[in-house]
Amino acid sequence: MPNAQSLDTTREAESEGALYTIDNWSIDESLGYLLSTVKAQMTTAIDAELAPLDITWAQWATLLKLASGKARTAAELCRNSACDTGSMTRMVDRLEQKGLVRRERSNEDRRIVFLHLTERGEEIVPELKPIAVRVLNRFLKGFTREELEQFKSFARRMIANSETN
Amino acid sequence: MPNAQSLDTTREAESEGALYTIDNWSIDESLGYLLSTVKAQMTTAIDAELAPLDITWAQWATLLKLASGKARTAAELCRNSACDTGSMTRMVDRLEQKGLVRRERSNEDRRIVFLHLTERGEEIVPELKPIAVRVLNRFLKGFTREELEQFKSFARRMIANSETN
DNA sequence: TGACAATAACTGCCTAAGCAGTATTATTGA
DNA sequence: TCAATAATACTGCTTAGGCAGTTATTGTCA
Repeated sequence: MPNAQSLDTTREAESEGALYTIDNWSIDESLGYLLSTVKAQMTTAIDAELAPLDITWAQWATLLKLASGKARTAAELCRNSACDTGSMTRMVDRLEQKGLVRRERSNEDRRIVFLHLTERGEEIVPELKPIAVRVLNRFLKGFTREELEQFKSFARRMIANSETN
Repeated sequence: MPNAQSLDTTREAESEGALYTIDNWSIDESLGYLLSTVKAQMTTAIDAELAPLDITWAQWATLLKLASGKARTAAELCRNSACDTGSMTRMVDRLEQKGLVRRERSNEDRRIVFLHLTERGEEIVPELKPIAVRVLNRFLKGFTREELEQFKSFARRMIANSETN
């Protein structure tokens, strides 16, 4: 396995030149570090805007996915965002405790627990999208539409590379 | 404050058009979601490569920063990566417990605790860089140098936007 | 000098994510 | 049919980060 990777790196270096080498890589200037920083800053910014609603950015994302109808159970939420099911159980616990979500065991398949927004949940969902839009636009000040599209395409290519390995 | 933000968004919309609006934004396709996914995948990939060394990606990043000499104390590590000092105290606890780092109270300024790599720490540091390089190159397969530079420049612009707000 | 502010490290409390393992239920295949 | 497999939700354990507050030490300035 380490051999296969070394060979691959070598081949890459021979064919078109590896982008990063041991000599030119430094943690402060690496793409991983930059993306990590951006993500942390966006999280903090969204958390700050969510403070009046008393929810966190992770809860915000979960509520939005439930509200969009793209996920109706914990397992679907996990497949949707490639997260751990154990984490999701506890995330639902917190949302349930805050009175935003309620669990409902399925009758057709007793393994499944459907998740529904409560009245209070439905109430705050409309406030969530504008927060995302406001924060994103602030972070993207000065970007053109073409730049944004290219940025997203870069990210999608990295995600695709990850999945083929 | 919400007024200022609304006005700003409006101004942006008038001048060149806000990139995201409530209508065209969806969590699955938003830049925040994509970057979050990329970051999570890189973390997981680095963690997998670090398993034989019995350290995590966060510990890996901390050790690299200490080894580079860019940070010599917990406070410097925090300024370097904009993290919480409380978290860093516990990170150093774990590294100390693993025998990779040792604390040394300064004599000139008794508030300061210098961090030093132990022998074992120095031993594994040379193995850390190749892991970063290997993982990054795998994620960047198919990228040209120009694309990588543009990607990094996009990230830096977002970070700069965050800091001016 | 002496009160006040700033800095460094730390603690307690919380959210969050990952990994491993378990119980229940449903599906599949010999 | 029934044993093996898969899927769902869950629990315990760990790392990690953020926020608020504390203590000890140093720097500042009236």
